[in-house]
Amino acid sequence: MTSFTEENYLKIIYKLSAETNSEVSTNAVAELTQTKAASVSDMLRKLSDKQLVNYQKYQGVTLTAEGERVALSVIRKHRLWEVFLVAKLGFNWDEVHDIAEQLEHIDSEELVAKLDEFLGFPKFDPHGDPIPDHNGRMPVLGYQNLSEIEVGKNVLMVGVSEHSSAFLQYLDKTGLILGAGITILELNEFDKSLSISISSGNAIFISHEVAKNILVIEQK
Amino acid sequence: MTSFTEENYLKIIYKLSAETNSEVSTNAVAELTQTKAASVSDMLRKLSDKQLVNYQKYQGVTLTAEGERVALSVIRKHRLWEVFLVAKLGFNWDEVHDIAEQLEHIDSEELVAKLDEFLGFPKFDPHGDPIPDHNGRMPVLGYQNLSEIEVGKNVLMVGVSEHSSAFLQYLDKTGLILGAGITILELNEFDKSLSISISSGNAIFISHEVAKNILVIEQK
DNA sequence: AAGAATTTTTAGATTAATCTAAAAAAACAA
DNA sequence: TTGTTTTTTTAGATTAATCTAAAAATTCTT
Repeated sequence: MTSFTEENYLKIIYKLSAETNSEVSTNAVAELTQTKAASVSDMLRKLSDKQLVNYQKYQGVTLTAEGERVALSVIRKHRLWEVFLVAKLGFNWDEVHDIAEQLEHIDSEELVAKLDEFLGFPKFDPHGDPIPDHNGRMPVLGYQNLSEIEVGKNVLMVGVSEHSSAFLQYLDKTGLILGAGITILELNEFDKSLSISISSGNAIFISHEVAKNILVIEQK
Repeated sequence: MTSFTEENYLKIIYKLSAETNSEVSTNAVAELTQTKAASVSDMLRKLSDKQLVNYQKYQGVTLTAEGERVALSVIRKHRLWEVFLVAKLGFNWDEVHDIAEQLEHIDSEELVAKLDEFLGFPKFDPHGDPIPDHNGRMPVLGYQNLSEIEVGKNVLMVGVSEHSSAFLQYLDKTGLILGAGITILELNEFDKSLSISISSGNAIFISHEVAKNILVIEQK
């Protein structure tokens, strides 16, 4: 059995691993779990004893196959519940993260299967993140950050990589919603900020920080 | 803030209080929480410090107004989630208890309000139990146990007071479902078992133990 | 490659929830 | 009403998850 707390560690190690494609540091985990490095060291030893992570002192941590299975199950539940909250209960996409953080730990395979069916087997959550299937398979998608796109290109906004309420509300306000077409008008060299036009009409100005957290695919 | 564990104690004290209309004993709580009396003593002192229960050593325990508010909120959530599981996800009534035990601790007032609306503001859960309103008001219903009804009377089955899967599956098998009309045909004096006929057609024989856990209202 | 800085681990506490065993209080019974 | 039984509480441990402070290992810098 994995506890609520253990599941959170596994989920965070999964996400950090996916970003860096290598071992995850104790400090990186401490930052995301909102705990101290000392607490993380203790937990890593424990998860290692349970064969959920590969861990050698001072060498960072990776998930074992079983650890990854648990992490993907938690992520699948989180994203399915987010779809439920937005599509069925009418929440906005900036309101669902904290509730899904709780719901992701509900333990019932039957429930997940029936929820998935009820939602029509969705492939993406309200932030554009792919939902792992029931075998824990996560589709690999060729998303790029808006910050990496060249001037003049047309792209389609398909996701965000930051889920804070503040960021999502900012996007709503500026008209940057999933499905929007974006054209890069101009790049300011000194701070990498961008002028862009959005398919809905307006041309706006966004910082590099914002552009880094918008996921897009190129339009031919 | 009340923990998962504290909420479970409050819920159980509420249920025992409602049954007996008086102070609840340490042992009674220990039985339902599946813990030892010593653990209950510790927790009662703690809940008392938090002003959630009235507790004097050796004198039993009752809920304070605030304790009752928390208990009713947990019960409201439990019953709303049960409606969701049966009405929306297609679970049978004997499968939802354990899942609802987990979902009842999800903490979000917005979520409860939106779920309630999504479900069409239901007044009863799938077992016929009334759902407290958002102010924590629980309707008082004139339910009787089937075991208290006189021979010859016609009644309507409106609830059950035992939610175990085994009991509910037995009811399904015998055709005893909510909304069924029941007529008492005969009472066996020595073991209080009953012969009844069910509106759906068949006449069956049930034990006193079963009759005690079926809630009915008299039909004029 | 040696010293400084950073990161990570260990040692030793703390808090919440639980337990067993023993003591204390209350209830029952003759 | 006094002794016995039952119930409840206290005392002292245990486990999970966390912390601070200090020690150890690694990495950076010149």
